[in-house]
Amino acid sequence: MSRGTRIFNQGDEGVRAHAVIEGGVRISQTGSDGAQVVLRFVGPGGIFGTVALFTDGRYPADATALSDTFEASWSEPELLDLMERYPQIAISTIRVVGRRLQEVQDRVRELATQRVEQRIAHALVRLAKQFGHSTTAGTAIFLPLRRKDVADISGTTLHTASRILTGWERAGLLVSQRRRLTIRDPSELLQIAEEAID
Amino acid sequence: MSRGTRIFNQGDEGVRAHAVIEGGVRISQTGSDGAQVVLRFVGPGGIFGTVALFTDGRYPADATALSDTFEASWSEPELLDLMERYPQIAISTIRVVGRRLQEVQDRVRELATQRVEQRIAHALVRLAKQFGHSTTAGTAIFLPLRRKDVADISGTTLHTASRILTGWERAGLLVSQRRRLTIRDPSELLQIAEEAID
DNA sequence: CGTAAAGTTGACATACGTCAATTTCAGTGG
DNA sequence: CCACTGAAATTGACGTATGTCAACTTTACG
Repeated sequence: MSRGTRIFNQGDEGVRAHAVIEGGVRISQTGSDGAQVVLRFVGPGGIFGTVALFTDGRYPADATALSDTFEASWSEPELLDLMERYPQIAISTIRVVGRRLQEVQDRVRELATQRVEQRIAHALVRLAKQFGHSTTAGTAIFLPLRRKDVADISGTTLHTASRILTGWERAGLLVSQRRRLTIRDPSELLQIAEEAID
Repeated sequence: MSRGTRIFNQGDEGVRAHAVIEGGVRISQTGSDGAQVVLRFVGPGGIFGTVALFTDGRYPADATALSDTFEASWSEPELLDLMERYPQIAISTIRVVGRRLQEVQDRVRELATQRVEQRIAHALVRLAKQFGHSTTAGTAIFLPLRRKDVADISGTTLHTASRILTGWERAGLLVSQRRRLTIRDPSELLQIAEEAID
């Protein structure tokens, strides 16, 4: 599956549960007014599209391949059957979904109470934790992220995201090359993220 | 349980699953900086605190009684045992949590892309759907909501919320009495909520 | 009936979005 | 391998929605 391919679209039926084997996927949502937010990124080993199986049977978001990607998927009956026979699978799914719910709730609080700079910092720290691997230059996030992606995951415009990221690059906090971000020191970003508003 | 009582606090251990029998509960979250958001309100028949059982065993939010409230609760072993024996309970829990996840994701999109006025309108429409009952004056929301509650669920300040609600009251869109809101016509609010930004 | 909580309202400050013009980059085809 | 072309990114100027601060009024409840 090549870069930019839509794996599924918001509203599609025939929902399946997916897992990323290799590459990366962007899960985003588009409102009736066309405004877009990125809900999350999924890397190797991550699952997506699972929740829709248990709600209305339509995907609530779009999934797009960020780079060349391999993925596997299961149909609803396969998964339900598995859960009936092995309740632990269902229980661990609740765990996964529950954790995600808490993450999204944290984002709601951030969006409601923090400034853009802090939200971007938080987003990068989270991405570094999830997708980062250490290099001599710092923690590299191996997903290809456009400014627009960073903006959409932080709830801002690509202009503001661009200004802030360029500022950080000038200050030596990170390096941005060919859509790959390398964070010199995540704890510096964390400090920005936690800064009081006053 | 009388008005204002804390049912549990963010970070508390000894998590139990709760259900509201009578009254109303506000689920809110406080950030390290003291800023607050309301995640949702729970009315009779609603359950809360369930997700924490499956994640880290600590409540991720505060629960406060909005009015005099009766509630029931179950311990973790009781619920897990039930789910082991009746997988359908686990599966339907995924359904409930999944729906909530989608709602929170919608709010993320709203916070990221809409103006305060639209967000408040949406919040009221949702509350009317969930907690409203028809009266001659319109749809009455039977939960006691302070301006601060409306603000915290819409991601704004009580000042801005006050201005907007007072404006709507002047325009005859709603009546606000003793912390009870009555919406003359929800579709008018929906129209405000859907207004393009342009 | 008094006191504290809740709500209103005005003046002002600012973070951020919008608009628009350029520049840089990345991938394709010759 | 290089030129070409559309996508991505940068940057400045400017407007405004919304937060902040502060004073005041109204309401709720012991």
